[in-house]
Amino acid sequence: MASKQSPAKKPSAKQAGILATIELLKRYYPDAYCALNYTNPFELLVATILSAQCTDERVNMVTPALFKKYPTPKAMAKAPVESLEELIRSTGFYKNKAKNLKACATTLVEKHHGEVPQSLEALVELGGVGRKTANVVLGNAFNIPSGIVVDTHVTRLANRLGWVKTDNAVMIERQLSKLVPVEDWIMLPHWLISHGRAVCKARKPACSHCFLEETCPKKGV
DNA sequence: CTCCCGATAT
DNA sequence: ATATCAGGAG
Repeated sequence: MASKQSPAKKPSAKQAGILATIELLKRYYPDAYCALNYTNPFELLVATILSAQCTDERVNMVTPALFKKYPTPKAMAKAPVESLEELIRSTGFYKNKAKNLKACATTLVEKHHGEVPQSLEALVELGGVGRKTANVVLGNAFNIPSGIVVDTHVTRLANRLGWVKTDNAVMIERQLSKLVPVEDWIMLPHWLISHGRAVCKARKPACSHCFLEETCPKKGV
């Protein structure tokens, strides 16, 4: 099974630079992983919905009790929305999220036999699930490289590194998809997010000890 | 574009 | 006080 290397053309200088940077990230964060705790696709779906504008650490504080009380779509679909609100309140946006969780679980029961669907179109139709959440579930729970997850960290780093010049998530995903080989689609966000949390932070980036400082156009910020 | 919104760091 | 956190919907 020869790994298909160059598509047809030689990569541009820009793409070659990006691919080189990705190799560095891969080497630097070999153990990058999804920071949300889950034991099945449904739990990852719920955790990712809760992770909107909230740290993964905070989500991981509320999900054990949530999953204990409502372990399946069937159980969560029948949950009083006030009960869900109470369990997830500390993650913020709790009224929207509680309503979304109940609607999402209800749809899973009614249209998907209580299982998490494995297509982007079906996932996005669930309450509170957008393209980012859908790609997280497909990539991490099912190992399907449906698309590249574009979150706040990927948006920030892709711009700082000069890979893209837009904050539009759909455009970023489209552009990155053309630059990055599909075998890296699932891990790339993990590498970028690891680096975004540890070094290339939103508020106070630690450029002085960043291993990408040489080639980063934002060097010094 | 605005709104949803609590917890934490600076 | 303000910015930010693995966003999504109207």
